[in-house]
Parts: sequence; C-alpha cells; structure tokens
Amino acid sequence: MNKKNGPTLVKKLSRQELVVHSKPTSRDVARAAGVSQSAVSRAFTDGGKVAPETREKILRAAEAINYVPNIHARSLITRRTGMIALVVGDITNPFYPEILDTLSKKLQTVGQRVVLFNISRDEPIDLAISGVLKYQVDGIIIASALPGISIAELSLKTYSPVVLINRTIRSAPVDTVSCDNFSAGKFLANLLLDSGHRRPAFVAGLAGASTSVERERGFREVVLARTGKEPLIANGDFTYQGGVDAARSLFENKYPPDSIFAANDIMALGVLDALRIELGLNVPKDVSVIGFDDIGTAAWPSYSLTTFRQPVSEMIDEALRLLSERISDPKRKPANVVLPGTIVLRKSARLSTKRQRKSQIASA
Amino acid sequence: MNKKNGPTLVKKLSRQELVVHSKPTSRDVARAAGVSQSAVSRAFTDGGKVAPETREKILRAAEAINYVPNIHARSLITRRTGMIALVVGDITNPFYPEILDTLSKKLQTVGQRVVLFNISRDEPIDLAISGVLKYQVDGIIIASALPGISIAELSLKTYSPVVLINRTIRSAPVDTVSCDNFSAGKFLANLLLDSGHRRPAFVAGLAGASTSVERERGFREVVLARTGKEPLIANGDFTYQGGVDAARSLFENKYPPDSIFAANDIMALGVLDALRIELGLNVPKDVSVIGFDDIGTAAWPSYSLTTFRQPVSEMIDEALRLLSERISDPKRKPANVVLPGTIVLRKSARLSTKRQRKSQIASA
DNA sequence: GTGAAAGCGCTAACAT
DNA sequence: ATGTTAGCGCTTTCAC
Repeated sequence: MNKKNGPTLVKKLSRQELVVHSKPTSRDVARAAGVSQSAVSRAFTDGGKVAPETREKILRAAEAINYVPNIHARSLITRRTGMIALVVGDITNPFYPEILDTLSKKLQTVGQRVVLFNISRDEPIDLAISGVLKYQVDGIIIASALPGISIAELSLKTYSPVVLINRTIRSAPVDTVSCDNFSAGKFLANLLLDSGHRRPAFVAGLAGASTSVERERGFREVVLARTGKEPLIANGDFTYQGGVDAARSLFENKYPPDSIFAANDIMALGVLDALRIELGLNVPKDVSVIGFDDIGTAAWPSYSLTTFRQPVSEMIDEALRLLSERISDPKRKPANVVLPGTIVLRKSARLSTKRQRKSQIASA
Repeated sequence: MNKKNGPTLVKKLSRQELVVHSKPTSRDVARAAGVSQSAVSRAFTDGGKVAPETREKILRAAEAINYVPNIHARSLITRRTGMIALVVGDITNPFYPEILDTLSKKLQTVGQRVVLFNISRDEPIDLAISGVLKYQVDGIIIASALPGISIAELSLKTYSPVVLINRTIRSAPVDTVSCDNFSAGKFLANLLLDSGHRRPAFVAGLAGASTSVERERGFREVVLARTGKEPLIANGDFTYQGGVDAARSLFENKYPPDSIFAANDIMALGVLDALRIELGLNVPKDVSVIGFDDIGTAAWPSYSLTTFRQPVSEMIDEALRLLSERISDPKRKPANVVLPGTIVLRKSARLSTKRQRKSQIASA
C-alpha cells in the first residue's frame, strides 16, 4: 500500500512487497504532504524547526493515513527508548501492583512506559537481566525480592542505570532506595514492648531478602536487649499462606507469643486469619499483630491491620531521580536513599495510649 | 571504547564519540572475534547458519565485551518486537495483577514481554492507544473496563492485532474473549432463587463495562421472570469502597435484599465487610453474598466468598491464540470466544444442598 | 525553514 | 559456511 516500488508483478518479491499491511512510514506521509521525509520527522519532534503551517499540513496527512512514528527506529538514533524496566519477583503480593501502578502513572506523565519483567522465584536473576538488556531500556528498577547475590555482576554488565527499590545489597555498588528497615524493626519492637507485650514474635519473609533481614535484625536486637530473650521466629515466605503456616507453628510453641510482627502485610493478614479462625484467638486482645507495607487490604475493616507504611510514591520518585541522575552522570557514586516510614495505627494491635499518635521514625 | 573511529582527539566530535559508555555492537563483537558482522548476527539467531566453532568463538567474544543484541534494530527488519501490550484500566483490582502475572509468565516462555499501559479512568482510550501503537507491539490485549466506544475506530487504525479480554463490544469487529457473562448472571439468579432467596440484589460495576452490563442483564432477566419484580440494583464502581457504599444504600431500602450478587469480587468483599461490620448482619445467615472472578482474596477464610470463577489461564491462552491467528491471517473474521466459568462454593452464600456440587455452566 | 544524505544496529538476500 | 551489501524507519548534521 505504500513504498517506492513500482507495480507489483509476480517476480522476485522483495520483503516489503510480501508484507500485507505494512504500516505507513514517515516517507509515506512526506509523499502525501508533498514535503521531504525529514520535514515529517521534524513535525513529530518537540522542538522541531518547522513552519507552523507546514507542520499542520504534515500532521493532517499523517492523520489521514494513520501514521504513527516508529519508536524503535527513533531509539536507534536517540539512544533512548522511553522504556523503564520493572523487575518484580512476586506480583501476587499486592504491594507490587501498587508500585507498578504508581510507577507506570508517573512515567506516563513524562511519556515513558514500563516494561514488566516478572521473574519467577527460581529463575536466576542474571538470566532475567540479560533479557532486560536486550530491550535497551532507559533504566531498570529492581523490586524483586530474590537473593541479590548476582546483582553485583549485573551492575557491571549493564549500561542502563539500575536502581534497587525496597531492597539493598552490600556486595555491589548500586543505587538503592528503601525504607529504614532496621530502624523500623527496632521501632516496632519498642512499640510492642512499651505496650506491655512480653513475648513478641517475628514472621520472616524470604530467606535472602534484605528487607526481611533488616527488619528482623532491628526487631530482634531490641527484643533481646529489653527482654533478655530472642524473639520467637517463624518463616512466612512473604505469602499469605506462609503467614498462616507461621502463625500455626508459632502457637505450637509451649510459650506462644503475645504479639507478632510480620515482615510484610500479606503475611500479617495470613497470621490474622489463622489466629482468629483456626486458633480461635482474639486479636488484639490475646495477640497483637503488626504488618509492614500498608497495602490497601490492610485498611479493610475485616482486618484493620496496624502496620508500618512504606512511602511508595516517594520511593518511586527517588528511584526515578536516581535513574535520571545516573544517566547524566554515569560515574556518580552509588547512592543509598533511605526513606522514613510511618506507623499506621489500626485495630490489630493493642498499643498503649501514650504511643497512640501517628508517629514517625527518622531516617537513619 | 569501541567503534571504528581512530583516536579521539578534540575536534568535531561525532555523536558516538560523545556517548560516554556506548554499548558494544555486533560490529565490536565481529572485530573481537575476527569475523564479519553478519556472522555475529547469525550466531545470535536461532536457525543461523554458522559453524559450531565459529559460533562458540563469537559467543565468547560477545560475553567478554558484554554484548547484548539490540532488539530494536532487529525489530526494524523482522517487523516483530516481541512485545505484547496489555492495556488495563484499574490495576488496583487484584483481578488484573492476576491476569498480568499469568500473561507475562506465558509470554516469557516464548521470549516475549508485556508492556503495560495503565490508563487512568478518565483518559480517553484512543489517546492511550496511539501511545501503544508507537511501540510497534506484536499484539494488543485490552483488559480495560473503560467505555469501549472508541475501540471501533481504533481497530481500523491499528495494524497490530487487537483482542479484548474480559469484555466485548458490539460496535466494532474485534476479536474478544470473555466469560459467558449473560449466562452466568442467569445461573446465579437461579441459584439464589432455588435456595429460597426472595429478594436478590445486584451490585453493578462501571457504567459502560460490558461485563457488568451482561451479568446484570442475565441476573435481572431471571429475577424478573421468577419473582415478578426487578432486583434491587446499586452501583459499586468495581471498587471495594464502591461495594461498601452499595451495600449501605441497598439496606437503606424499606425492603432490603436477602442476597447480593456483586459484579466482581472486590466489590463483593466491600459488600461483605459493610454487611458484617457496619450493619451487623450475619453472612450468609441474614444475607447471601456472591462475587465474580475468584481472586485470591476470595478464598481467605475471613471472607470465604462464594464466587463465579473466570478461567483466567484459558482466557489468556485464547487471547494469545487469537492474536497469533490474526498475525498469520489479518483478514480473518473476528472471533468472539466465550469461555465457561465455574461456581466456587464457599461460605458467603446460603445455598440449598441439591445445588451444592461444583456445577459448571455451558458456554452459550 | 527545508531537503539531501549519512547512519543508528541489525537481518536477509546475494555472492563467494 | 562466510562476507558483502542493501536497507528497516528514523534523527540529525549540513547545505541551501
């Protein structure tokens, strides 16, 4: 339907003649508008130097033949694709859709898109990453909870800027943004202890996840210091079912806990359900439960989960800022942005009144 | 660090010299491996004709300089990008992350990726679509609940195959895959009525959404025929809060319902919470509640929501099949695939025993 | 302000 | 089996 070839007779068919419905190109628009191909290009670029009436004419012609610029051809030259990769490990956890939602909306306002790389739990992250690199994305945001060990290598291989969100890693010099998980863990332990709890337990997430590890470290440190005993610990695998199982196992203990801090909300919800329904306990009367993240469901009255909110929107703002900073200065020293979170007091934890205000911990 | 230029003195710098860290290209690999550039290309293509030892050599050289093929340059020629666009309207509804998860995992097994287009509720869909088209995606899956009116136009402008998932549209000849929403509505009305309910109510989703409309049509038809009265209807906007509000308004009625069918699970969950917590009612003793979708949360014991399951995995399989069929035959008549769903019986609805088996409705 | 020409990194036809 | 060559659709000098 376009192209410079003459009438298509049956003879050696070139590739483009074989294409049934090839998309119109800037060349087609140029022909239709009676201008040069480069004029079309300029008409579609923001600061392009074209006379207003020429641009008008070109845009009309483009409209008429349903022309849309090919972003890949453009990116070959500009070296920008307008795509940001989001690497997630467990989109089933509602925290990630919230990140995805926030991120994609922020990006869209500046004409960018998110390409999702949904890596499964056992897939080695570096393999996934080389899959990402092919796409020449302008930046990579990794929110995967997978063991970060190979990220070190990655950051060397990558020409695209990388930022880890909601996790950190010691071994590699990489930009990161996260909550102050360590302080949060301490804060929550103190909160529980201050309110008269004597046996706080911790429900951990995935083994290798820095977030869970840090929250645990802070929590355990305070519990140990103040009670002289290690907190009970169960593994919840960052899933709802894991939370259910963790609660069960915690209560098989001879001295079961009187309060539980789960390393994320989805586990806390599982804990809550197991406590109330399977074990017939009253929350918060018998046991206090605190989560982490503040996903939407946490606010639903059936759960009314007291939790530690991560500042998702700010975290993403920071991630995008780090990304663009690294674009302009690839050699800049890696930054580790730590944002403060907020305790959100609801009904799943019995906390003493002197702490009942919305308090905020400072960033470390 | 690469490129064919000589030593970089300060003079008119070409674009590539200005780039600090330009990625290695196949040319760089060719030079490193002592072969031609096209040999490199072949080494990276699946059926490429290269001697095994040459390929080895090339891959090693590529590895050494961290070369990754540029997918955009490739797509310029092959006319395939390996990207599938997923257009969603409300990723906050957990049904969509489930779709996204399933889709992205299926695509990844065949080396494809999903690019997410997360359009906000008020954004005109055709604008969003022209954003999609720039990306030359191999296919577009629209799972947006937005008023479909402009999709008609769209399908004409689009050279990429399009399939609507979880919605249909009369005005445009477009491939669609969905549940048999109409039959499902009828089925659920009969189920409720058969179990002794006398005043079934319906909680509708977004006004323009075909899914909600069809479910309502089937439901209302049966209720009207069997009880002689229209069912009560409230609008829930496809959100949790909408469900809460809908339940409230339903019970402001002089003759409140004894059973509620919500057009999706997230609303049903809102209904449940409002019923139990705000209105102090017992579910299912006082009121039966049925949802639609069977999102993960529906199975949680706190809710134990009886619902009508959509066959997500099969729907996506069909969508991908339709997409690839349309690639090979762009002129094929649009297909409207209708898949049967399944009732999932849990505890939120009081249903009579003779219906207590997992029953399945046939596709229309 | 506009057009001609070069070339982004790659694949595919064509020689060899 | 390998290299040479011609573009894919676009942006960007460079003349005019």
